[in-house]
Amino acid sequence: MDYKIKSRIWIEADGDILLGEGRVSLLKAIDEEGSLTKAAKSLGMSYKKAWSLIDAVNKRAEKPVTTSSIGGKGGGGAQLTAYGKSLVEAFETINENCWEFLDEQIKNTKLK
Amino acid sequence: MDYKIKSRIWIEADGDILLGEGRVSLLKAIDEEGSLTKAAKSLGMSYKKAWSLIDAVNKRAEKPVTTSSIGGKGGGGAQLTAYGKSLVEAFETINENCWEFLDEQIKNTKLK
DNA sequence: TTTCGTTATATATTATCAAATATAACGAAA
DNA sequence: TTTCGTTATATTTGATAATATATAACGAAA
Repeated sequence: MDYKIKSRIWIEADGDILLGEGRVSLLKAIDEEGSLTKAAKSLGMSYKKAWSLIDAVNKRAEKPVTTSSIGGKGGGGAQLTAYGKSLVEAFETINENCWEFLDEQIKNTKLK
Repeated sequence: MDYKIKSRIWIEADGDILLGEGRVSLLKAIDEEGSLTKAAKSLGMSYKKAWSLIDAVNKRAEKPVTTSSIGGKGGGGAQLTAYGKSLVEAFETINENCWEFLDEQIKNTKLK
């Protein structure tokens, strides 16, 4: 069989999306760049979209996922909290496990 | 934890989507209705979209997934092939297994 | 108190996708 | 040979999402 199986997973809170692959990429970029502007730029994403995503994440998460400051040296910045880091890590682990699981599933599938 | 994990799976052939949840729903509706027009209507989908989806499925699958006839008694119709039925069944089985797997994964996840 | 790069926000424009509409071709049966 | 409901296809319209642009607020440091 020449078919491949793919998947996307996401985490919901109260029926709204909390975290998906795009948001996780953005959170990782924030962790690396220390700034939402730079993180957005590094992903080729508009600042507005990045800000909206992070706003939604923080509103729905049980604890703050990022912190930010305006003004001062460097103009301000954004950082991942420890909780945010553990969320990102959990998401990526489950995602990879899911890929493995699905590869196994399709390998054991027989079609007519 | 009050988070829920969701997923979507799909099958690709040569990098193009062969089958996802929407296409499987449509295939099942065709099997029930015996007609693409009626199947589309039952799902609140335009005929054009339904036709495009089925066309893509048949072009990418290794064997025909549906058959159709134009004209004649009843104007014609569309049916699922045996191969199509086995594809639908395989997809749904793997999808349900995936849900179970992910529920188990998130249950065993500890966040800070 | 001026400069700087950032966060935060609103508005307008553009691009993309979905839906609606129209029409030809078809073949069995009356 | 006319009718019927379907498949098959193109074109137009409308809705939605993404992008671009603009601007205020902020606070440390020079």
